[in-house]
Amino acid sequence: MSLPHALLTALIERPHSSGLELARRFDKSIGHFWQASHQQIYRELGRLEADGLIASEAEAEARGRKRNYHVLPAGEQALRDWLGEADASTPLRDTLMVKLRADAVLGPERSDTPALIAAIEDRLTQHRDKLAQYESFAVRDMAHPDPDRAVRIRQLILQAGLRHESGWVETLEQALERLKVQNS
Amino acid sequence: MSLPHALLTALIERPHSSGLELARRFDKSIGHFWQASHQQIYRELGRLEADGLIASEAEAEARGRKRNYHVLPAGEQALRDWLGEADASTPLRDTLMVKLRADAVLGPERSDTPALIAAIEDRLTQHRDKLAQYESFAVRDMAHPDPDRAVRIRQLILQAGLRHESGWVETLEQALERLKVQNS
DNA sequence: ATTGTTTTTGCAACCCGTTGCAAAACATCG
DNA sequence: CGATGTTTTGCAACGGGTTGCAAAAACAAT
Repeated sequence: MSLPHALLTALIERPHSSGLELARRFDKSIGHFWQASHQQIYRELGRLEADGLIASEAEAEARGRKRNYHVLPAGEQALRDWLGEADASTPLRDTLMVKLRADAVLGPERSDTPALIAAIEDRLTQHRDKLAQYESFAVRDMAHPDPDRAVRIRQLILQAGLRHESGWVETLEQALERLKVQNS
Repeated sequence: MSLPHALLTALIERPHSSGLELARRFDKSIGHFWQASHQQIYRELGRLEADGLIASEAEAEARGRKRNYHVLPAGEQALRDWLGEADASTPLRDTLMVKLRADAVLGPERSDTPALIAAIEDRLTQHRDKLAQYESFAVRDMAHPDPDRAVRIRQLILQAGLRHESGWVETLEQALERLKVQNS
């Protein structure tokens, strides 16, 4: 349940953003570790406003029905309170692990291993792409001469992403290796 | 959407299991990478039976209204078909990353960093515990003399879990390190 | 015998994420 | 001007995951 807090964060970072602007920025920054569709974002902005955590004004001289939002003091307070709440660790939850287990249980004869290998290779390229993307971010971000606190935190988040993706690449490469040995 | 397939897998591995038995086994094996509550499991067993992928018989001489399920040929086929389907990579999705970003955006004065540090330390112990648990599994599992295909796959899954948890431990330790340096 | 406890199953409601679609306001171009 | 497209907002419906609660059936206790 972090979408509201992610939105508050994005709105403090750049006040007077509209729903669509937030959706676009989600895709490029926060979205790397917390995804949200524009429908979700509109719904949540409505709730945050109803709860008195943000406020908005309609912008004239704009297309559609553009509304610009900003965070109220109560919203900032809510965000600060939330920082201290403990949350349960995200458990590993991945369909590929289920597939591997299914393959093991079905056994080499009854399972369709070539198809599984194709599925794994597909996932592998996805993670390699993401990894390459993060690495290109890293070239920009890590070369900071005298990073302040905010920059150091961004670097930290990026490294978490790098570790995550390279971990998957490693796991999947190992899986392919082992599945292709077809004895017993 | 892997719960039905996880259940098929568990039922092929050990046929004539009841809903509760499956729920208990989920907690101990498949649950490490695909969690499900007993309510979910009962609901899904009902659907699988309605779809003709599994069948069940009521067991007399048992408490409650125990039913034992087994997989039908159509169920095994559905599982095999599913193995080849490509699935999208699980994107990183974690509240702590959101919190770190929120802290960075609020800045060292406005944010409540000590509370955040406490939250991170809490998470850190969770991941350390999980890691220790996996390591104890590894002692049993990796010491296999001549592992067959099924065992090799189990080892693979376990290593993925180990990588996942130790990755988080590393990330969180680094986060604490950086957050405790309070310049600028 | 009745009262409670345990096992097993399951319903109902809610929240979040997803998908499909549409309305409002403006822009553009023939 | 009218038709068509674009931007921005948003609704409706569905499905999975979560929580709370309860019914059915056997067993235990006093």
